[in-house]
Amino acid sequence: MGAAWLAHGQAGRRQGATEVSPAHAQVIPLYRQDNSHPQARVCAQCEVRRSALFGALDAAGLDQIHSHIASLTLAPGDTVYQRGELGAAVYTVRSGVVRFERVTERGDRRIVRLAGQGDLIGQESVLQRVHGDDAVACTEVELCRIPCHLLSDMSAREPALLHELMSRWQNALDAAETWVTDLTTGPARRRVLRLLLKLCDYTSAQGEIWLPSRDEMGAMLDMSVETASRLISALRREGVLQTPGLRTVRVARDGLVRVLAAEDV
Amino acid sequence: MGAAWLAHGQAGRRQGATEVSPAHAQVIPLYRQDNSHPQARVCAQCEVRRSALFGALDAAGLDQIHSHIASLTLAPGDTVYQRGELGAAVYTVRSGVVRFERVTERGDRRIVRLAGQGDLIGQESVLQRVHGDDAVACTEVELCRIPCHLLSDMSAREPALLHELMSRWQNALDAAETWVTDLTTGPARRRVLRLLLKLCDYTSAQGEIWLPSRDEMGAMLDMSVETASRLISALRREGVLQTPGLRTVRVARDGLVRVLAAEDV
DNA sequence: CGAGCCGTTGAGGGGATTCAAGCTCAGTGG
DNA sequence: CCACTGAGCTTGAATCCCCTCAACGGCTCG
Repeated sequence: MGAAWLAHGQAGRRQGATEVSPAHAQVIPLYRQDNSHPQARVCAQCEVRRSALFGALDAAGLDQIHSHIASLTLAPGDTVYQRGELGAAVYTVRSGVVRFERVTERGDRRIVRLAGQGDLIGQESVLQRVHGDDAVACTEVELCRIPCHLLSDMSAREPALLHELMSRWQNALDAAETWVTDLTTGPARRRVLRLLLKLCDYTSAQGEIWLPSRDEMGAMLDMSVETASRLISALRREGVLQTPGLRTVRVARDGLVRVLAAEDV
Repeated sequence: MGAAWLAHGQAGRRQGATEVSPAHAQVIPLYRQDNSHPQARVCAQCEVRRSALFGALDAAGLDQIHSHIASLTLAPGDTVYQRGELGAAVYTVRSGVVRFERVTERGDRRIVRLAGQGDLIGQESVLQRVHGDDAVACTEVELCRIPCHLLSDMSAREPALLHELMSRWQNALDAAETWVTDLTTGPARRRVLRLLLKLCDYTSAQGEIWLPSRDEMGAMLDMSVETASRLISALRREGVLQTPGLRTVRVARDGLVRVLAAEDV
C-alpha cells in the first residue's frame, strides 16, 4: 500500500547537536569542468554529503550531476539572493552561517531564521516562486549551487530525491517555529543565552563559535543594539564568555545550559 | 528540460486577502460511506476545493479518493494532534482556525503559527516524522482527514499532487516567518494591531472576526494576559473595535491599517 | 449561593529603550 | 609617523513600557 519512497522515516537534524563534523573540506574551485570525474570525486568526499540533499544518491547518480553543480564562496555580508527575485537554483550550505531576513513595513529588518552546514536554502525556486526573504552570509560561507532544472530532471528518476526535498522543507519549517519559541520568548537575557546555545550547534568549532554583531543580535532577538551589548558584556564579566576576537566567542555549551537553568528563580 | 510537474508557478495564498469566500458549505456528516458517489459530490461542491490539496485533481481523481476521506468537526479547545505523536493522516482545514503551539522548557506555552481555511496541516506525517507541535482548534473547526497512504498512492500517478504538497510546505514556512516579523516585533500595541489584521484574513466573515482569549493572545504575542486585556480595552475605547460577543470583534480592516500607520510617530 | 474562570483595572517596580557620551580599532591622508 | 575620521562596541542616565501583584466584577456551573 503506497509508494515506498514516501515511507522510510528520517529524524530531524541538529536535534542532539552531537554530530560534530570536523573542520573544512578541501576547497577546490571547481565550477563547471569538462572532465566530469574530478567534481564527482569532490562530491563523494564531501563531508556534508550524507546530510545534504544528494545524500540519497549513489555513485552513479552523482556522476550525472557533478558537472552542473557549482561551488561558490561568499564573504560575510554577501547576499545569496534577495526577496522578490525568482531564483533558478537552490543551494546547499557546505560551511558557514546564512541568515534569512525580512524588512518590516516600518523599515527595520528582522532576522527570521538561520541556515548552517547541510541545510538547503532557496527551495521556493523549485516551485517557481519568488524568494520570500533576503539570504545573506553571516560568516564566510561555502555553497553548492544546484540548478532547479537538474532537480526536476533527477527527481523523475529518483523518487528518493523528492522525499529528501520535502524533508528539507519540514526542517526549515521546524527551524522557523523553534525560532519563535527560543528567540522571541521571554526577557532579553534569556533570549541571548538561547541564541548562543543555538549558535553552538551551527558553528561547532568546539568552543570557538561565531558571535554576531550587536546589530545582528538586535535583528534576531528584537532588542536594541545597546541591550545586546550590555548583556554580552555582563556574561563576559560573569565568566560565562570570553571574546578572543571581536566576532568569535569561547563558551562552554553546558555552562550556558547551567546559566540558563539558573534564570528560573 | 525537466519534468513538467515541477514547473507552473503558483502564487502564495492569503497575500492580498481579497479572496473572500462566503460562509460555510453545507455540512453533511459523511465519514466513510459505502456508496461512494455522495462523498464525491460533496468534495466537488466544497468551496475550499480549488484552494485545497486535491484542487489539482479532476473528477475522475476525486472518485478514487472520496471514500477514504473523513470529515470531522472540532469544538474550540479540541486537539487535532499532539507533539511527539506519529500521525497517519494530514488534514485540510475547511473552516475555522487552528493554532500550533509548543511548550518552552520553562513550561509556558507559545503559539507559533495559525492555520485557516484551505490550509493543510500535519504534513510531517507524510515523512513519517512525529508532530513538532500541538495542533488545537481555536474556533469550531471543520477538517478533512486524508490518510497518508492515500497520498502515497495517488502521488505516484498524479505528479501535480506532489507539487501541491510541496507548495503547502512553502506556505507553512512563509507563514511561520511572517509570524516572526509581524507578531514578535516591536511594542505590544503594534503587535496586537498586527494580530487583529492577520485575523481579518483568517476569519473573514466580513467585519465579524474571531477574537482570541486574552490568554491565547498572550501566548501568540509573548505578553501577559493583563497587557493584552489593557490594549484591547484601549482599542475599544478609541472606537477602533467593538466586541459584541466575548469571542468576536467587529472591526474595519482599513481602520486597523490607519491606526497602525499612525503608530510611527 | 459560593466556587471558579475570565476579563478588567490599578499601583508599583523592574527591565528595556532612548539619548548621549566615550571607547577601540582600522583605514586614510596630511 | 600620527592626527583625523568613521564604524562598531561599550557604558551611563533618564524615561517609559510592560510585568507582577492585587483586587474587583461578570458569568457559568455545581
